[in-house]
Amino acid sequence: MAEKPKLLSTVLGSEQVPPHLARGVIEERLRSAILDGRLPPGTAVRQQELATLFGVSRMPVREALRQLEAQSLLQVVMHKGAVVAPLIGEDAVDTYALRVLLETEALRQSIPLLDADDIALARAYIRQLESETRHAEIGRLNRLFHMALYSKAQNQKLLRMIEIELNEEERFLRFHLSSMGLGKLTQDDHIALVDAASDKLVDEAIELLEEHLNHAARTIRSYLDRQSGN
Amino acid sequence: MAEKPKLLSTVLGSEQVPPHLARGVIEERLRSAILDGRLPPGTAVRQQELATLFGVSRMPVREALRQLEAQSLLQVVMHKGAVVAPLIGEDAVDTYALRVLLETEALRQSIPLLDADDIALARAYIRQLESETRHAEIGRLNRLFHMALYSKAQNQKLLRMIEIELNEEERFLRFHLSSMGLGKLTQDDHIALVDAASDKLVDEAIELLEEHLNHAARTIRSYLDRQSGN
DNA sequence: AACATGAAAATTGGATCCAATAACCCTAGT
DNA sequence: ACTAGGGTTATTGGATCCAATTTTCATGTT
Repeated sequence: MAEKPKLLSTVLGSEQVPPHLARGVIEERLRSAILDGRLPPGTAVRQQELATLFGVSRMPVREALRQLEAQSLLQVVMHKGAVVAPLIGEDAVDTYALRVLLETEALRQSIPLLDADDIALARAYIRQLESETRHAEIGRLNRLFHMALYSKAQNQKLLRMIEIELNEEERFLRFHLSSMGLGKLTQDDHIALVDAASDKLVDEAIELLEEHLNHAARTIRSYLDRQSGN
Repeated sequence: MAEKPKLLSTVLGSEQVPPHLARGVIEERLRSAILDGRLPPGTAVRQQELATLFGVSRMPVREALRQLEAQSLLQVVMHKGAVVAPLIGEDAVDTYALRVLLETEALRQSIPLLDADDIALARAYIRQLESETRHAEIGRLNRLFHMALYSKAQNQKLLRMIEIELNEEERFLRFHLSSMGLGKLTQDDHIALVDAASDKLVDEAIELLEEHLNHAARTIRSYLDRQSGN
């Protein structure tokens, strides 16, 4: 497959930033570029390249890379460089099992407190998903839809954890949506889910969500098996 | 209250480490010192102090501090320094609610797979807890006991998450055990728990664990309320 | 005596320089 | 022609130096 080695300046801006803000800015730019897929897994990130791009020394770049490594978005190897971390792989099954646990609980807490605005917002995301074809946007809308349903959960720590996992999934979908059949399929699940939430049918909604996530897990699983099998 | 500003060299070793290992060593030393409480929350950590202590420049120290900040063990403020992060506080309720969710699931997965050795190990920890008076050791044994019961859970990601939370609790107990009555209390819970696990009574064990954690949450909660109230 | 103002010291962050190491290429030998 | 070896180059990590900012302390004024 022909991987075109696109320049970093095309995927990140190239504005000159004041030095004392450099670390934060660079970190944020890189993070979002990695999360939304503009920097695919495996991409090598050079310190000097980023430094000249933002018009600073390598120092703030180093720090930013270390921060991202700590969040396991990058893997830094001595004298070799930083590469964008691989996507969900071996632990896909664990990840989705965990998500079922976390997200059903969030749903349980949230549904009774959801108001008409929340439901309307969720339905709006579904509507946008209907006509959306860009993968990055589909991933984003999917995340926003789910978070809209969980948004009223009381446990903030739980919500933060869920958001991390949804970001992971978004990143994964960004790359593999096309190659794995999935597409319209989930829309029915989404509609049923928001309907149940709207009617405050907690148990039914939980059951739907569980089914929805297990289905996704199975799809990804068989997709990954098929890939490594070939 | 009289806080004696003990020297860093007393809580960390003072061996000279080869420069190319400095970052990792320093990070590890600091992490364990923070986790097991030798560095109490609020302690200010100076870059130069660590640097001279280990006989290296400030560079590897900086990086180590950043790593620890990313794990939220430190809070670094511009031109002011790094202070050891505060313990469980506002989010204690969220934390324990989350732990109930995570740990009951781990227990559900683990119990059917526990063998005689696992049970024996758990009982050994209980026995050591009987005669132990040092808080740090009590916290450690408590963590090891719980992990022993969860150890056979299939979901590795779940286990990693639980271990993080248990480390947090260990750190908290290290400081507040004495001032909050708690002590022998949990031993009965522990014994009942391991008995249920030994008899493969999953639902009963889960119920016991839930009660155990909720009790701990209530204790900590009232302790914190009492503290801030005064 | 108390407070405000200012200067000095302490401390962190960035820039530049040097060392160590790994990747790469080119050449020579089979 | 292909492989092995060595040397050059690229790249990261640490050390040192400088800039920016905050804190602290002292001094003067009210």
